Amino acid sequence: MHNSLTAVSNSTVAGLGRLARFFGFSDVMGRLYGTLLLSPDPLSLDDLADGLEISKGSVSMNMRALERWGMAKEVWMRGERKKYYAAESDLWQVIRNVLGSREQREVQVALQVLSESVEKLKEAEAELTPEEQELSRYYLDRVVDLQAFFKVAQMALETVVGSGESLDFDAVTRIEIE
Amino acid sequence: MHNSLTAVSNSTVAGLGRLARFFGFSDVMGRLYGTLLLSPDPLSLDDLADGLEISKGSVSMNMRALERWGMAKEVWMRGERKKYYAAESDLWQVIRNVLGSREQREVQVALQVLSESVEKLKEAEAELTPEEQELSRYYLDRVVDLQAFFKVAQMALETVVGSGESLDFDAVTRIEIE
DNA sequence: CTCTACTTTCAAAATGTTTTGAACGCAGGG
DNA sequence: CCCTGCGTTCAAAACATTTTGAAAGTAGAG
Repeated sequence: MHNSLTAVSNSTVAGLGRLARFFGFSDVMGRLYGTLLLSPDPLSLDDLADGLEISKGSVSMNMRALERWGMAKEVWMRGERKKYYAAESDLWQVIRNVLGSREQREVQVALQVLSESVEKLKEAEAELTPEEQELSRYYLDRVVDLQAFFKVAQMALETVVGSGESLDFDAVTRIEIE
Repeated sequence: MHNSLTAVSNSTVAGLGRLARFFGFSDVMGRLYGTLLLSPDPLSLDDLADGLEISKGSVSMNMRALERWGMAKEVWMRGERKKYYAAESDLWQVIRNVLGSREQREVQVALQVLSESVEKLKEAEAELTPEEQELSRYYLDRVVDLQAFFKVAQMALETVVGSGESLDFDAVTRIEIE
C-alpha cells in the first residue's frame, strides 16, 4: 500500500487510541475503533489482531467492550463462520452513547451523594455544639457549590445526549454567559 | 467531631477523589482538594498527610500538581515556617484552568494531525493506483468527519474557557440543536 | 554561620492494569 | 457423532503507576 495511506492510517489509529485513553477507555479500544473506521469492509477478529499486532484474546475482549458502548457493530457476512465487525461511523452517536450511559450516571451519583450530605447536615444541626454548627454551615456552603456545579454539568450532558443527529457548530457558539 | 460532619466530609472527599480519577488526575489529588475545600482554614502538609493517612512525600508531590493546575494556592501564615494550602474554591475557575490548558491542547493536537492527514492524502493522490485512490477517498471522508467533530469540541471548550465567573444554568439549556 | 524544622526528591516496594496464550467451549459440516 | 475452526475465558506474566520513607535540600531564627 502507498506510503501516505499507511501514514495516515497509523496516525489516525494512534490518535484515536490516545483519545480513548483520554476518555478513560483502553488504548486498544481506541485503536480497534480506528482500524474499523478506516476499513471500507468489516473486519474479523483475526484481521484486527494481525493489523494491530495484539493477541486475539485481547481483541475479543475489547471488541465486546466496544459493542457494549455502541461503538462497533457485529456484521453478518453470509457464507462465513467468522464474526465481522464494523465501526459505528456516526461520531455523534458514539458520543451520545458514552455521555448517556457513563457520564450521566457519574453525575447522577454525585448529585445523589450531595443531597444526602445536605440532608445529614440539616438533620444533625440540633445536636451540634456551637463550634460544630459553624463548621456544619461551612460544609453546607461548599456542598451547595458542588451541587450547583454538577447541576450545570447534568444539563449540559442532557443537551448533548438528547440532541438529534449532530450539534450545530453555530449553535454551540451561542451558549450564553452570565 | 460529630458523626454526621465526619460522614459528610468522608463522602465528599471520596467523591472528589473519584471525580479526579475520572478526569485523569490521581485519586490523591482529588482527595487533597476535597480536604482543603472542606477546611475553613488553610492546612499544612502534615495536616493533610495525617488527615488522609498518606505519606508526606506523596502530599508534597500532589500538592504541587494541584498548584500547577490552579486548584490550590499556597497561603502564607505569618510567624509560621510551614507551608499552608487552601483550595481554589471557585469551581468554575478550576474547570476553566483544566479545560484551558489540558483539553484544549489535546484538541489542538488532534486537529493538527488531521489537517496533516488531509494534506498527505491530497498530495499523494496522483501517485496512487486506482484501487488506492478509492481507499484514499474513503480515508478522506473519515478524516473529514473527525475534523468536524473536533471542531465542535474546540468551540465548546472555547465557550466554557472564555466565559466569565460562571456559566448560567438557563443559558446552557439554550444550546440549540440542528 | 549553624541549627532546626520543615519540604522535596527519588529509588525501591507495593499495588494496579493490561496483555498474553493455552485451555476450554461451542457450532456447523461432514 | 466427531472434527475443525472459530470465539471466549482466565490465570500468569509483563508492564505501568502510585506510594513510601529515608536521604538530601532549604530557608529562617538566633
